[in-house]
Amino acid sequence: MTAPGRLSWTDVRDKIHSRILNRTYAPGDRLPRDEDLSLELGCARATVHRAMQDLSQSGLVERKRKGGTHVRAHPVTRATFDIPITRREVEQRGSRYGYQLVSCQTEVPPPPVMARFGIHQSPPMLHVKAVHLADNRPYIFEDRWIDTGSSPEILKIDLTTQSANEWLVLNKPYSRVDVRFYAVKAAGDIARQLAIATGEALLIIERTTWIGDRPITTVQSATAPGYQLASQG
Amino acid sequence: MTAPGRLSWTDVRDKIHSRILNRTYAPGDRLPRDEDLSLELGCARATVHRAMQDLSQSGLVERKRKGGTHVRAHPVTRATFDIPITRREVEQRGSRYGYQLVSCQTEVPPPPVMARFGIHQSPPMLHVKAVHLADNRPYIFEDRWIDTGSSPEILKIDLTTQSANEWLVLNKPYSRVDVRFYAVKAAGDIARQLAIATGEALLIIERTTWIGDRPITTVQSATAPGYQLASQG
DNA sequence: AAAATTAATATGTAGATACTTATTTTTGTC
DNA sequence: GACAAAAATAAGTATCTACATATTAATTTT
Repeated sequence: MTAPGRLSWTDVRDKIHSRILNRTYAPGDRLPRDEDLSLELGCARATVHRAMQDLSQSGLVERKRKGGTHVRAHPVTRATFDIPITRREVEQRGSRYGYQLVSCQTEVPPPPVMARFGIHQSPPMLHVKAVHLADNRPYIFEDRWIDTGSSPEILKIDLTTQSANEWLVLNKPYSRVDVRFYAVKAAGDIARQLAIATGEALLIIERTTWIGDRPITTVQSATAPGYQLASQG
Repeated sequence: MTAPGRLSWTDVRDKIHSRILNRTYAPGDRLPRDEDLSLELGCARATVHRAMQDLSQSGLVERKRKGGTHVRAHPVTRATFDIPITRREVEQRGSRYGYQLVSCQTEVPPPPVMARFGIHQSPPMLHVKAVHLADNRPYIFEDRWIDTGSSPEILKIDLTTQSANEWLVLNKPYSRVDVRFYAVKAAGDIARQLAIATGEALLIIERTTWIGDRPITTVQSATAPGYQLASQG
């Protein structure tokens, strides 16, 4: 990895990490100052800093100016999830992708939808329902609201041929996103469009995006039965 | 943030980010070299590097040696989730935490459980079922397998008073974790222990941890109806 | 023409130095 | 003793320099 005898920041990170694992530094403990560690390990402070940055990012330690570095007293499991464009997700599974628009109309979003955006009133938004197919079988049913104020171009898109999911992801980068997961019993539109029995348990992926503090879109994606979402690396 | 006139790495990051937002750099595009950017913006290459590191981490760009930096052609929504100890989660909601052991026995894990660990055969493991309560109401039912090879100490713990969840998180740091989410219909143990009707849709959080490549524990946490998991920041 | 070697290149890393900033601790004053 | 000002501290940031490393591109060899 590096010149012999020289410690890389990953070496330092792993060293500190293993000290946390073996309780040399226990939960809640304060770690030595970066500089002392660099002296002890025989590397530059910048190297310790880089290592600490990584440990901090992964939730193992907490750092504060003057306060020093502490092992998290209440460890958390931190996991990262990548949610790709649905078309790509289907294709990467080796399936043929299909898409079908179910409905599309402009209406005032109901309070629960406004709540997702963190607003209490709203002009009408574009309400789009669509099904994504994998090998001709329903894969995800999405129920989406789009703020035509921040995305007026969407009104010119032919949503019968191009999915709002794809257009938005490619054309409307966001500055903030909220993702949440929960489970629901299939019913109504969801059961009908996914072609499954009422009462099936489904994983819902709910995503809301903003640009600055302006809403862009919020979507409830109902996944087909058996769908699993796995963390990255 | 920084001395006047001087660009901080967050400034640089935001600048590049906004250029991605406004399509100066479009999906798939190659960005200028770090050095050229540093020249253009009037800062050190290290500052651009730090900014790029962050953009890369958040999934906006991809960097490769010699290959340069590219805006991700297929954008993904990247979200981070923190899963705390259940007791702490309950207490932070302002509820009173309770815990009840349901069963605890040593047995050979069935193939699906071995599969979670990525192994094909296994000695007997400790199989623990328990309910976490919030204000005396079932909150999470966990069905857990613990490798007594890597955690022999667990056999001395009185699991009727202390939850395996808590003991493991505090005493058995892991080097790798796999987290996945899916939905199931409540049935059998899950319905009984959560005291809900069969057929309810529940979110399952499945977590498997290793130390090095040795299994530590795998757990299916069945959350009470209505449970939501939200992304961080 | 195909394969192997070599050169060029952009990011990655390590080290040193100097300064900044948030936060705590100490000190001094009322 | 309470409160405010000053000092001390530890991480954070910015810059420079030098070299490492992975990849692509160019060149030579077979």
